[in-house]
Amino acid sequence: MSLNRSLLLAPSFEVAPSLLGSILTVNSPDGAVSLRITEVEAYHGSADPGSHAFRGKTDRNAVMFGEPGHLYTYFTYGMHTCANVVCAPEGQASGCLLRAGEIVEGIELARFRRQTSRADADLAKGPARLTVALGITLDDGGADLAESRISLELCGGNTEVATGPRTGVSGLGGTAEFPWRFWIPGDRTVSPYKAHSPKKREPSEFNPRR
DNA sequence: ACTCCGATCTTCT
DNA sequence: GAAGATCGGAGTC
Repeated sequence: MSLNRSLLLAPSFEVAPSLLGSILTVNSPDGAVSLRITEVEAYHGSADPGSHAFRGKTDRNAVMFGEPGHLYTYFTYGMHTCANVVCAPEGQASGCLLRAGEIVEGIELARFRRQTSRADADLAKGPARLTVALGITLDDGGADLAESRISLELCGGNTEVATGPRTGVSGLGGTAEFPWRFWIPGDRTVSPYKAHSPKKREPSEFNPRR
């Protein structure tokens, strides 16, 4: 079964609920790992201050402007890779960040890749953990989910859905103005919500740290 | 359970 | 030059 791309033609914040419960499978020489998606965040268009595309098209975010059903990957914090499913018609920068899920196949391989996880529920709890558990790397950027080693099987949106502000996003983009975090309520693989916290503290006499 | 903090480097200003 | 769609360890409660 291959991906029906037309189901992704809407803006990411409309597609997001139907991604919950869907199955993402990544094949590799070591075996396949499948994930039941339990948490995503939508980023959409040039008016979204939380999006990498807010300031227009660049080399990094170009994939998000392209055909829906491809994978947008990016590297952040000096060590982490995150992945988005590209949504909306070509020309519109729209994507759903894969934030968390439950491993439903290949759990031994996922455990091997995520040595620091104590519980299975933590294997893909968080966007960077998810890519490690599945074996997704930066090189998978641009991959077509209809015909590559990575495939997406849409479930049809039968699950319960909760929404709220996006995790870790700075400024207006992280507020209730953009309630574009979507998760399956009560699922133990969903990551905890964190508001954005600035890296450096306010300079003060008692806090000489810059 | 929750808070603080260092690691590490690409990307854009 | 600084911030960042994060993680895990150490410390505290």
